[in-house]
Amino acid sequence: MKHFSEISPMAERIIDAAQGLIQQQGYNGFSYDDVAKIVGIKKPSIHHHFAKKEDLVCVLVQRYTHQFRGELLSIEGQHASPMDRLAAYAAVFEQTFNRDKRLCVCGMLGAESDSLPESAADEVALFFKLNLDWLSRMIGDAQTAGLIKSNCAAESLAQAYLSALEGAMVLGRGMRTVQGPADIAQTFLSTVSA
Amino acid sequence: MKHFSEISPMAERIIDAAQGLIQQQGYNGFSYDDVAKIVGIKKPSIHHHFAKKEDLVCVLVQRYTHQFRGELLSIEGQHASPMDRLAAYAAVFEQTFNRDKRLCVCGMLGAESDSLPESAADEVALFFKLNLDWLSRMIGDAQTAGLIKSNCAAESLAQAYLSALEGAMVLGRGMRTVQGPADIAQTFLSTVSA
DNA sequence: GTCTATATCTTGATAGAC
DNA sequence: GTCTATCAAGATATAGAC
Repeated sequence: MKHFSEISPMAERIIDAAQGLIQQQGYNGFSYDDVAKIVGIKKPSIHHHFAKKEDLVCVLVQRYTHQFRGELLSIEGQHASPMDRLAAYAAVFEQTFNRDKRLCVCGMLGAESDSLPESAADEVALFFKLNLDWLSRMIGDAQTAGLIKSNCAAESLAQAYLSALEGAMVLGRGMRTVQGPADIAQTFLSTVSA
Repeated sequence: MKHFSEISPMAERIIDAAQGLIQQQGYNGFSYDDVAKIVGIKKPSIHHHFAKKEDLVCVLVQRYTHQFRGELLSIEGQHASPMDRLAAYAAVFEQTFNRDKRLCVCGMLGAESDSLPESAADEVALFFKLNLDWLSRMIGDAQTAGLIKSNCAAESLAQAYLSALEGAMVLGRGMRTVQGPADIAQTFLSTVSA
């Protein structure tokens, strides 16, 4: 299977389309024909770029995780304070959600994990680990700086924070009018502040 | 469409099977044939009890919400302290999750909301509203009693709490080894404690 | 790289016998 | 209430022409 860094422009467009569909309908809710209609080529042409649905989703999640790595790096470059970084992190989710209430790709796929090809489920797990590690580091820094209370382990707070963000998107989607992830993040951060 | 309170034993078994399938695979991930194999009758017999998939899911969510209403009542009967009630609430999610990492029915369906029949999506929204209302009341009580900090609105904390619980199940499913909703709840409750 | 055509399977759903 | 038989539509996927 190809690596996402060496794929053609058309393959890129296919992943773009598939990603939007996954965020709105899930893995079991979209078909190659849906993708074909969006990018404007026929179904078998999609298969030429990604032989199996499993391949498409794997590369898609790899690219998504890679983009997230970039976001995290960008946040560290733009904000010095761990609290600002944690708020900026939530803003990434908010941006996704504000686009037609799209879910986090891995939030959706994580829920569907049991009906995912194993290779795809592995990629999803990697995404979560990457994010939890980064959040733990930021929260640890904040605790060291006395900005966040130290009565809970950084890892536990990281899990609670990411869970709340992913869950906020599910609630926001499932209800009509509800606050997005950014608002839930603000609530969370103000409760853990020292 | 029938009300869940007036359905036959076989219809009950069908809903049981469908609920497990939804919690593990989602709405788009299970078929009438899957249900048929579990309950031991043929696919058209399922249609006899629930003409359309939409009917089945609607009644299923109605029953689920009703059962939850019962849980809430039971919690209020068994615990006097709002903090104990909030912890007991999380235990309900933990119990669900501990059974093969099953998701909350409405957590899964909320994520899939866009590809749900509208009537089913409405029922899911009702479930969330019921839970947020109850949680807001409990958290409000806790704030009045001085057990929870009052720097955030009870409604905001309720949303954060429910989001964290739903998200914890998604993370727990998507990763291999992660804490369940009860652990995330403990973290949350200890951060908001006054 | 894209297409038409096709294979094969599964899906939700119906008709009608028992 | 349950069954067999069947349908039309949609799914993933492949073969082979252009």
